[in-house]
Formats: sequence, C-alpha cells, structure tokens
Amino acid sequence: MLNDRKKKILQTIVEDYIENSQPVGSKKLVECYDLGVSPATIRNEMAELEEMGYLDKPHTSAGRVPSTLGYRVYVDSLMQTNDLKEEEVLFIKKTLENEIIEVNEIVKNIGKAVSDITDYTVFSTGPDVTDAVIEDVKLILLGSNMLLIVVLTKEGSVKETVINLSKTVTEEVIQKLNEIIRIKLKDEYVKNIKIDVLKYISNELSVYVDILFSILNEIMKLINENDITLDGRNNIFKHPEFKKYDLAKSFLDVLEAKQLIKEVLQVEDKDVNIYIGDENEHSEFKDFSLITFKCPENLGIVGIIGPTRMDYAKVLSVIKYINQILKNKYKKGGYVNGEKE
Amino acid sequence: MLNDRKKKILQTIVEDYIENSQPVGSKKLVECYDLGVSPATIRNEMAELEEMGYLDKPHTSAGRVPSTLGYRVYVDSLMQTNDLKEEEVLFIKKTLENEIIEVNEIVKNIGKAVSDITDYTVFSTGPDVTDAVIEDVKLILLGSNMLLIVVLTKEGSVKETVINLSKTVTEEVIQKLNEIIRIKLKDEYVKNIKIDVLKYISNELSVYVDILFSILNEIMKLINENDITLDGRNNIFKHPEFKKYDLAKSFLDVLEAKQLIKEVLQVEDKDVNIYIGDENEHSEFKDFSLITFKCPENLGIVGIIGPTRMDYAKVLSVIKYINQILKNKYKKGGYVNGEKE
DNA sequence: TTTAGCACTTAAAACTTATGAGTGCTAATC
DNA sequence: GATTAGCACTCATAAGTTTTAAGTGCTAAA
Repeated sequence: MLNDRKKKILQTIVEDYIENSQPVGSKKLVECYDLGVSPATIRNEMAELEEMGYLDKPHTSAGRVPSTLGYRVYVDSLMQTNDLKEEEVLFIKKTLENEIIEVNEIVKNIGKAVSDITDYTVFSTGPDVTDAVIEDVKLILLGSNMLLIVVLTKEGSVKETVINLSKTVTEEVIQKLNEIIRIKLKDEYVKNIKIDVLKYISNELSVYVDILFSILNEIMKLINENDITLDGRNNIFKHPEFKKYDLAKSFLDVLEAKQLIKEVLQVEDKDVNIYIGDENEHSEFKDFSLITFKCPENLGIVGIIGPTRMDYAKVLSVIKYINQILKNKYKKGGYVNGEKE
Repeated sequence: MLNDRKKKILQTIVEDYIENSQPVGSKKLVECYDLGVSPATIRNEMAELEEMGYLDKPHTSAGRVPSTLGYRVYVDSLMQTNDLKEEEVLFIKKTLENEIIEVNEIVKNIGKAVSDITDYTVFSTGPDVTDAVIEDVKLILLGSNMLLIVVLTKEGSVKETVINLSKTVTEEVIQKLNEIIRIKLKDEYVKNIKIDVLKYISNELSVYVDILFSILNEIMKLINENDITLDGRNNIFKHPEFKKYDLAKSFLDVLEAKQLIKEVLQVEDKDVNIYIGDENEHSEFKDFSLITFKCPENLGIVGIIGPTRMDYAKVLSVIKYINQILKNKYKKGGYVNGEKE
C-alpha cells in the first residue's frame, strides 16, 4: 500500500514532529535527513500521503503534520522501540526495588517511574479485584463502636476501612462475626460474592444481623473499589501544546474525572493499547493520546496520557523494559503477602 | 489617618476590583456607587491614596488597583462579613452532617464545603498530632509476615499502616508485643514519646528487639504524619487572573509542594490568619493570598488559597459560620471514637 | 521519474494608526 | 478652601496594514 519511500517519509515526519512540535516541510526534511531525493520529489510524495489521509496541513504555507491515521501507521508498523539510556534503566530498577509491603504499591512505583522518565502524566490502578480470591477478613474493634475491617486477598492486596457501628458490641461478638465471615468468604472469588451469599451469611446469625449486614456491605465496597493513583500531573506544562489555556484546562479537568479514568483503564483488549486522539471512545480524551499497559501477573494497569504528539516509541520502550523486569521478578503467579511465592 | 471619604473610596475600589477584576476609574466609581462627589474629587483622593501606598496604577491610563497595603487595610478595618445565602447555609450544614467515622474526616468535609462555596482551592489537615494522647495501639498479623499497625488517639484519630516483618512471627508473639506497647504508650502524650522511651520499651523484650523496634519506629512515623487533603484544585480556572499561563502553572506547582503547604499551615498565630500576596513568608506564595483557619477543638487546620484579588469577606463569612457550627457541635473537648463526648 | 524554477498562499511578525478609558492639572465655581 | 468642569495628555488595547519567510503546487526541462 505504501511504498518504502512513502513509509520512510511518513516515519521521518512523525518523528520530527514529535521531537520539535513544528509542522515539517519538504526542504527541512531533505536537509536534516538523508532521503536522497530533492524537495520537489518529497513534495509530490507528501501531497499523495496527504491525499491518502496520513498527513494534515494546518494551512497552505505550513509544513505537514501527522493525522491520526498517520500516527496509527507509525505506531503499528514504522516505529521501533529503543534501548533505554543507562540512567533510565538504573532509575527504573531503583524505583521498582523500593520495599514493597502491599501488592498495590508495585503499580504505584511503576506509575512514578514512568511519569518521571517520560514526562507524561500517568495514572495507575492495582490488581483487578474481580479476579481476586479472598484470603482473610479481619474485624478489629476500635473503642466501643468503631470497627476496622481488613480484607486480604491471595494476590497480596490489603484493603482497610473503618466504620461506625450502630450499637455497642463486645469483643466476643465481633470475634464470632469475624469467624462466620472468614469461613464463608475465605478462598472465595471476589466476583462470585453476590448479595445473596451475603444474605445467606447474615441469616445464620440473627441477633446482630444489621451489624453483620453493614459489615458485609462495607466488605463488598472495599473489595470492589480500586483507587486511582496519579503521577506527574503537572508534567503537561512540559509540552508546548498545553501552553494553550483551554487545552491545559481540559486536560486537568480530565484528570479530575476519576470515574472516567477508571472506565478508560478497564479495557479488555491487548496488554498494551494505544489510543490516538479521536480514536479514544470518550470524547474528553479526543485531544490526547492514551497508552494503557496491563502489567503482567495481574499487578495492575497503568495509563499514560499526553498530547497526540506523544513520544510513542519512548513510552513503549519504557513499558517494554518494565514489563520484562516485572515478568522476571514476579514470575510464578504473583506477589503474595509481602513475599514472592 | 484616613478620613472617612478616603476609607469609603478605598473600600469601594477594593470591592469593585474583587468583583470585576478590572482596574477601577474615577468615573465608574461615581456612576456605580453613591459617593456624592464628582470624578475630579475622587481623582484627587485616589491620587493621595496612591501616594500613601494603598493603591497601585497598572499604567497611566488605567484605573486604580489595590496594593497589598490597600487590601490589608480593607481586611483589617473596612471589610465586613455578611450572612451567607440560605442555600450556602444548607449546603454547609449538609456537608458537615455527613456521617463521620474518624476525626480527620471532619476537616475533610470542611475543606470540601469551603472550596465548593468559595470557588477557591482549599487544603486541610487534621488535628495537630503533637497535642494528641494515645488511646490504644493494635497490632494485627496479616498472613505470616505482614503486620497491620493501628494507632488510636483520644481525639478520635485512627491511623493505620502495614509493614513487612523481617522474620516470621507467631500470633502469640505479636500479642505479647502489642501488650507491652499498649501499656507503655496508652495515655501518653504523643509529644512526650521520644526515642529513649522507645529504647526503654525495646530493652524489656530482647528476643524480638528488632521487630519491636521497627514497629515502634513505624508508630512514631504514623503519629507524627499529618496528611494534606486538597479540594477544588481546578477552581483556579474560575478566576481570570489565572488565564495567564505562567501564573496558573506556578499556582499548580505550589499545590504539588506538599511539604511547603504543611509548613504554611503550621502557623502558631491567631485562629484565622490572612496573608496577602507578598506578605507571605514563602516566595512561592507571593502572587497569591492565603487564609488559614484553625478549627475549634483542635479539629484541624484549613488553608484557602486564591488570587490576591480574593473575596476575603466571602471567605471569612464562610469561616465564621463554620466556626460557629463546629463550636456548637463539638463543644466539650472534641470528638472521640465516633461519638460526641 | 525526478527536479529546477517560479508564482502563489498564508500565518506570523512587525509596524501603524485609531480608540477610549483614565489621568492630572488649571481655572472657575460653590 | 473644597469641589468640579474642562481639557490636554498618556498609554494599553484593538484594529488595520505591510512585510517576511516558510512552504506549497504546478510546469516544463533534464
């Protein structure tokens, strides 16, 4: 479909534009890159590439800019990932070596590393809870009417919350409730825990049925919640397109829409997905590009968001490297309760 | 020092500028406000006010703008707080009525209410830990080598963290450690807990001295940490001065500097402090105004940050009202373990 | 097929000229 | 003496104009 020269030209334009954020003209292309033909030839090719939909022209006398389709082709078949710089490798290693207590922290470290190295904004969320299996539930009475609920999963996630109890209960009652809940929920897949299971549990114990129900309710909330961590929020200011007030504002507004971000991260597609500009399903993202990365061993999902003129190759190189580290480190089925299995 | 007319003119200029963010001229002043004199007279007065340092002139043909000193005088002696609108009163009441489980949530609710009503950015932090008295410490073994540490204070704050244990320990050992720690720390003022106390505790138990020490260490960290909550981060976009890219950027950068914000909130001055522009000690704040509000009954501290052209009267009215509600609600010495004492 | 040459396009930058809001001063008025 | 009408002056902003330069597309020659 595209001859080699067109491919080369398209690739060069995309890469130059990503680097300099300036429309690329035929003359510059010939001068800076070794293409072996004259500007006129390039112009002819560029005109064809534009007609085919791979390039856009901001206006007649500007150079060319990649279209969404142009980026798409670049990302799918022209781009190549590179080895990271030594300091980047070291930085990632160091960040991922931070002592990890709880499985959700792994993805937090990843998010931090990626945002620092790429200069983009990164959001991340821990292991998918619906795949999780409950390991243990602990109820701890604090004072006379606060209850700390801790849910542990086999994957090593620890989730806690504190609730108010509607009436005062004794340590013994709590222990009994805890025992019941533990027996019923231990080794259960989170996705299988439905309201009727909870009803069944609460039926067994009629005196404290209201307390039990509110505890179970809270447990449901806990295990189904997945917090979003945001890194490098202000990194947008490092990219010239965001000097436009409105774009910066809409970007920052998107970051605040946690629910939206949750949805966007829950893609059931490949492990690494790239959504360029208006390829994004949600219109709020149409001026940005999004790369999602599902970490191996269900460690979590990371989303990198930046301008459509994003350094896709760089981001993917980083992801690739991190993916490899994670695979080695957490090879055999995940990270459980603070140690490798 | 300032005659009544000058006061009236200064007040009117400040208020008009706060409302419209446009330099105020003599003609407009006479037209819109009932001053009873001609523009020429106003001009003479304004020239004097400028000479005295209360007004600034962006340029010859612009109107006047309050200087820091002008705002200062306004805030100190000209401004009057107003009753809130009914819907604002209702909104605050509703927000503060949210079920509160833990004492730190009160100030979070306050922060949210203030940022929603004032359209400024608000940060908040819970009760001052150094005044706190430890109520209880709970150690809960999760799996074989994760330990959940919970510290309760008499004030009703609950702080938790999970640590990795360097070696596997049994439930019994943890119980024993917990007992020792509880006895030593219960009813102790946080500010009195020093390293030597901890050393003394750990000396009593020599076998697990390293584990105990890391637990104590973590408890120290926990009780001395005070998280900052941020509300209405993107509210800055509601104020025209932040259409200037650089100002918006520096504002958002300040918000990320959590350590700086912590310092700024720890003022040991009055309960309500107003820092206008370059009155701020930290140069990062010199383009903004900051109002700090120390909630009654040591519930926490709230900081409201906005442009120097901030609606001080509005913010103070809101603070005043909230202060009154809090005083009534938590009258007798605070909020303990989920209920009023 | 490639390219030199050139007329054409156009955004952005650099000037230029209004416009108008606001001032400060002077001299007349209350 | 305080106030104000009148008016020349200032200056940022907006609007309009010209220049510049980067880039294009087309034609005809290589």
